[in-house]
Amino acid sequence: MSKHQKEIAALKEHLGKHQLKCTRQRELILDAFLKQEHITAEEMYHQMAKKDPHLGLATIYRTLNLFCEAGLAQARHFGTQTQYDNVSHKGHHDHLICTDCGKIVEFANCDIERLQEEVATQNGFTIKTHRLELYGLCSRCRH
Amino acid sequence: MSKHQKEIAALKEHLGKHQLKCTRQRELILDAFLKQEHITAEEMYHQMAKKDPHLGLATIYRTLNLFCEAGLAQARHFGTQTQYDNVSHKGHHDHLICTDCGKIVEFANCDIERLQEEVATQNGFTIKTHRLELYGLCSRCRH
DNA sequence: TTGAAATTGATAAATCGTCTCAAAAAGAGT
DNA sequence: ACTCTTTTTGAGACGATTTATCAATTTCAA
Repeated sequence: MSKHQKEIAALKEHLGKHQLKCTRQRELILDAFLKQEHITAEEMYHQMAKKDPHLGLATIYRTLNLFCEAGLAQARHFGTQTQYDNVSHKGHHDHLICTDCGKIVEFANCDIERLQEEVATQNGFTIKTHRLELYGLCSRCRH
Repeated sequence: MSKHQKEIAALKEHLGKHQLKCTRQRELILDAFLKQEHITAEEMYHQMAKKDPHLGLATIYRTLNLFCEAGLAQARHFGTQTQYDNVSHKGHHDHLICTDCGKIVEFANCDIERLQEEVATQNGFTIKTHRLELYGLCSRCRH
């Protein structure tokens, strides 16, 4: 039995509620998606080519967008591409980025996350994910 | 006399350091940019059309990217487009984004900014700008 | 099994941003 | 101001990513 019962059930519920059908392609893509923390449509396309060489890129896009609507995925625009984040993966880190040498430091800060929740609540939002990037100079580049 | 002396000087310094030239177009675009909190290239293009109907879209993109390199602007991918944030408008570039309907709420939170500074200091960084985006569902889409 | 409705795959089209290149402008030296 | 070199511009071609189109196929409830 799969270890992703909850997500599979969530998708089936969404399908049922919207008169959508449970297709072989959707099951295949969901299966692959749940093993990732995040993935692009193109990456998914190449990955799926092994299991089903005829699965089209348009179907990948449609299905990943469906996952977003079902609350399983979260689209994030990153550079020129769109990343589809697996919402069930909670592990989260933020980034400090040196604009001079490109150095990247990861960090996590509970206080900031708590304040984020507070701001969201004040505005009637329920946060699913976030992105925080701090740009500046690292100690070495500050001269 | 302009009230954006500091930013104008910053750009001129960047131009000087990189053997770049101070053109009429760059001055026009900078003038318009500094009046905004954030703008897309397309928006800027239409706005500039009144002042100079022959100013090309490519020049807008090139110039906004130049502002990023000079530290005056900060590019942010937002939906399908790129927003260029005016860095001199501090404390106003955070966003709550509804992943369902696309609604965007801007907010500022001093406590979060203070904690960001703290994290940066702990890691030896000096922050110039930041990007914070909270993704989730707005009150209307949660139901 | 049947048939309406949804889905698919292939590809055309749209969107956004960058690249190309000849002509124009900037700016340093004279 | 004139000259010369370098940079910039404008216009459109181009490339990458994503969505729309549509005939053929699949799903699923009756």
